[in-house]
Amino acid sequence: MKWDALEEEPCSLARTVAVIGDRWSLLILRECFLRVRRFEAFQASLGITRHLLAERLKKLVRHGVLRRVPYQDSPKRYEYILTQKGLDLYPVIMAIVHWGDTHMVDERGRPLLHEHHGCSKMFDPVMVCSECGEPLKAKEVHVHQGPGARPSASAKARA
Amino acid sequence: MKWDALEEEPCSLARTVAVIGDRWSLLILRECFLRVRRFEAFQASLGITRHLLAERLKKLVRHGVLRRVPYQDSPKRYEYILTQKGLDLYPVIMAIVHWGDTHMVDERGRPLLHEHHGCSKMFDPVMVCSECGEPLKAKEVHVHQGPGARPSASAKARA
DNA sequence: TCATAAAGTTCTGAAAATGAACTGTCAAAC
DNA sequence: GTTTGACAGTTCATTTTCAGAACTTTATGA
Repeated sequence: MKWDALEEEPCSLARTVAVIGDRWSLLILRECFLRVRRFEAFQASLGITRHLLAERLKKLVRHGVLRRVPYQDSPKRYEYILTQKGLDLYPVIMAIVHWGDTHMVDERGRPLLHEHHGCSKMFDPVMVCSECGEPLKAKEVHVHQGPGARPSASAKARA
Repeated sequence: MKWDALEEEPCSLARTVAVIGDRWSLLILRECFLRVRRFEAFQASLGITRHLLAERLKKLVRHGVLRRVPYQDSPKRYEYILTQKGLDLYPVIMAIVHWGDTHMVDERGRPLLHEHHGCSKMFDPVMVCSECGEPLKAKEVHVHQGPGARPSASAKARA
């Protein structure tokens, strides 16, 4: 499969993965949410090669996840800021972090704790149903075809 | 950076990314949550090369995300089932799908809809604070060092 | 005039992914 | 009793991507 083809698939996971589904992109986004904005700062904190960093930043800008904003003239310099589309990735990042906190910590415990302004407590992120507010479990969810579905493989086989 | 080093980093995101942070792993997990279990079925629905599929399945088993379970003798055949650790990835998958539903759909709309058994409504997943139940926003969360934190780069520079 | 900084770009060798064919074990069909 | 086919992989040559290091450009300050 060519990876550009992922964007065309009738699957919201595949399309998202086309944008952020590689290791460096996710690590770059982590830094963005920790308020890193500049090329040198990304490079120093991640140890990514400058070549790949430049490429990934371009790609995230192209997809509207980051915006490239000048912060000085002469010489012209830019920093990278999360757009609303990028900020909307927060649940993805937090879900990943929470799984790591649950299943991947060593004996010393969590590297980071999260405090919620609203209630000023340390919290975990919980994924709930928008309609009833109950925590979601995989086994309690049914999947239906939506308007953007394409004929399934089995339907194709029948045709 | 060597990718094995990611597992050692004092960062729950990096450690999770070391396990599921590549495109094929995420797509394989999507299929798992859609109840695909067998080698040939993964291969047919994803179009992944058999070589990579074998490798990724091994890796997910090694990390305890999937279990390799025999479903017949003679010839011995195995299928791949989500462990509890794997089922716990559901919020990650749903967060990714929801971002795609929000930002990556074409004019025809969502490929899939999700129905919650509990309330039998079509829903969106929402990430809330475990303590107060409010939806989480990136700007309303403060990060603190936890017990598993390691000296920051700036602390290292001072030393 | 030289050193330093930021934000990249260029180049070469190493690692990983792709594509296609091949292997081994067994059951069922001919 | 030989052949066919299903399943779950493995092997190998080719292509693509990544890593590591050096280099470029624009400008400031010593």
